[in-house]
Amino acid sequence: MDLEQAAGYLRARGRRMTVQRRAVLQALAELGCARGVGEIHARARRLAPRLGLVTVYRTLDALAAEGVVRPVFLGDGRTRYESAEAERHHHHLVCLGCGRVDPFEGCSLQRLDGTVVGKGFAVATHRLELFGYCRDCRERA
Amino acid sequence: MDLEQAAGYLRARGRRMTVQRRAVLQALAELGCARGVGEIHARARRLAPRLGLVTVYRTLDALAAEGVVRPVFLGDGRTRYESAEAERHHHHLVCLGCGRVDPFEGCSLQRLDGTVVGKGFAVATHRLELFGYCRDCRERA
DNA sequence: GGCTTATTGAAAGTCATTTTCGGTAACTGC
DNA sequence: GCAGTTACCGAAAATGACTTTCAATAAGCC
Repeated sequence: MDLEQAAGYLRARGRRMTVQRRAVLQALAELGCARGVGEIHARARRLAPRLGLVTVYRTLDALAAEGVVRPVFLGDGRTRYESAEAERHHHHLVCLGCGRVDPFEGCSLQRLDGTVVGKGFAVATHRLELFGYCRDCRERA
Repeated sequence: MDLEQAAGYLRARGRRMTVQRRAVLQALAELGCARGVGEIHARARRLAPRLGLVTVYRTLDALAAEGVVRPVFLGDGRTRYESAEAERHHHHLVCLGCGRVDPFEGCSLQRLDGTVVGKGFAVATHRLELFGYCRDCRERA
């Protein structure tokens, strides 16, 4: 999703496209998947040096509400975000050695979304993360 | 896993079985899957009224390290726990309407654990949660 | 029963995230 | 273009889950 498209999504709901939001979107596009708020803030500051951390939080929240970005939870108490982009449905490979996060696209669970499982539970979406060790960490051991 | 078994796990590592830990384990056994620390604390206090919240945190942490309990992360910034019990491998159905959490046992991803996927990533374990609406919430709508 | 030391409870401290509030700048209507 | 409305911004303070500190206590070992 490019900036103009994102701006359209926002304006359609009475929201505004500001230099700060542009900077955050640009940072997300450059950084790749599942990045922490601090990292996004640091990167976005290249484009908007006075950008405050609070604004990054608010911006990511607003963009997530519009479906422009997606939050990722890995269980360490920090929320990461990634562009909701044209990218395909994917999950994450989380290295327990170095903390690195890479996308993983072989998900066989999409077929569950939209179906009813168990005792009448209608699945809307799912979250899956794979934990293990990346090649580098294994070679290093 | 019963109390004696859990006590054995602890003693084998130089740890001790205290009334507080007994209370926490009992609370977990009574409560079912994926319960918050506050809820566990409240329940355990029935058996040990002076039990402090801090001790519950520490106890759950220690028991998780011994594999007696398992942490569950649902992305709301709170850690839940459940007994690691003889229970089978399962995941969770999280209702977006009422917040209720139920176990879900139809997981086809166990075959991934222990294999190598993508660019040399060795999968150790995985985490999966399904989000949607339970029967009650759907009937209510 | 006495000893060693893991464990406990209360208070204080972290850290990610949210709220508050006075000031600023996008969009709207002219 | 220009003014007005109000969404948005930044900084400081607040929140909430969780952790650390430290003196007192009690498991497990003899």
